[in-house]
Amino acid sequence: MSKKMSNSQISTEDRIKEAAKKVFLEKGFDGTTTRDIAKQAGLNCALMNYYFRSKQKLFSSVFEDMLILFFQGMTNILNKPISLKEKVVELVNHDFRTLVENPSLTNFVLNELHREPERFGQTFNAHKMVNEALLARQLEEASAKGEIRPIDIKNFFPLLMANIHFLFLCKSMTMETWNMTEADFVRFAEKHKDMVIEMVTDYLFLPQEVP
Amino acid sequence: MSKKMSNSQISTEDRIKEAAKKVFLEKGFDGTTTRDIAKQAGLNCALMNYYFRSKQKLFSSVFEDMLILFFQGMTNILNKPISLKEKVVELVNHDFRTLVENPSLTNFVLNELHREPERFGQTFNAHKMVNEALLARQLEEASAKGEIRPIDIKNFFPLLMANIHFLFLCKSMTMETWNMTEADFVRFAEKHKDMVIEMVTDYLFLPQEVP
DNA sequence: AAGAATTTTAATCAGTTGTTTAAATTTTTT
DNA sequence: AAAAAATTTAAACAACTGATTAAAATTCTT
Repeated sequence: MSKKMSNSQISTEDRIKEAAKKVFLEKGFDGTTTRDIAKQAGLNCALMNYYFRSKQKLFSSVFEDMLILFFQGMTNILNKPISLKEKVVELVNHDFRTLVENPSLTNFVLNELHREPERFGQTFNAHKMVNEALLARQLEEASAKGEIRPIDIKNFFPLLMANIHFLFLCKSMTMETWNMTEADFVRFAEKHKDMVIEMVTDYLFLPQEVP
Repeated sequence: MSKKMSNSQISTEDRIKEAAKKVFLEKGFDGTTTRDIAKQAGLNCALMNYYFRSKQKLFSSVFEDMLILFFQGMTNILNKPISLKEKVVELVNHDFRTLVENPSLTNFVLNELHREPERFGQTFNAHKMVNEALLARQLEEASAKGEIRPIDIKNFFPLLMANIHFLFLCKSMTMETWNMTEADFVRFAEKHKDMVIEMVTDYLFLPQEVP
């Protein structure tokens, strides 16, 4: 099981994983058959087990990647040495772009976590992606200085994520309801995103006194 | 196939549907087997087909109910002859209570709609639950009077629903992350709900001039 | 180029799935 | 109470699923 892949030639292992990612994201673990994946990858169904041993193992591999993608914004941006307001704006914009590129990411991750909640701790703790202590301190300091409303870090996360992620969870419903094309939806989502940024920052950041 | 049920005796059909609701909500259509449902209902697996003809038909029956439950708040409250602010507050509170009672409702409905987006139009249009014209006019009037920010009805719905529903979509993740009990989570969610009501109304409703 | 190691394939297996059948049981009608 | 209708059951079916096997094809090593 060694890598034979020469330059710029995509390996069979990667082809299988790409196919698996595509099918799993669309149909979920339970709705996906190993034959679906093999067909999508354009190869024999036994090859999947040759490289990944089982459907479970292949799924776990894909799921880990998707969980990291899901939390990439929090990881990279909330740990940055920038102001709170910058963090809020950057994170919402980052998640928006990620979800435009991967519209079913949220549904996939949250649904699979609903099926097997243990998976979260297993993968996430292993990467311990957000430095909670740092962010919690920043929230406390800003609140002490009267820059923001006092807010628990527990409430901070969903406040940032809910509005954007929910939009893409309802994507098909929204498009059907308002007869939107793909482009229509992205425009609508972008407008909504800007509205949300304004609403959240207006709420969170208090007007500063000018001495 | 007539109803034999006497007083206060739950019919077999209802027992099957209750069992199906429980299992489908937890595992989804793909993750559920007919034998799961039969076992949960405590009866033979062939009886399910005697009453509902197929897994699909039974699922459709459950799904319709859940879609109605999902949109009950919008249906009942947004059509009421009350002020916009009252509608916002009532709707968020209503959805919160519904989700405390049915924590996996959102995940179930959105995930099944993601699997088969056509289902939405089929069931929802048949009930045409929200009088869009009425609400749209109310939004326009309030905006013309300077009571609220100008807002498209398309943006109004997700603004009301996203924060509460997302909270329950992340329930297992949140509880695991912050080591919460069931009661802890409900307290947390309630606090978050109040915060969201404040944020949304603060954003939506403009301060009125006193003459 | 020959042999060894790796990769890919077709065929198959054992278990599960949704559904059906035919018989047994219960309820309703006469 | 007997006959008819409705309900419930155990058993089985055919299709599908994840996985394995053993052989074929390819690549690597010498």
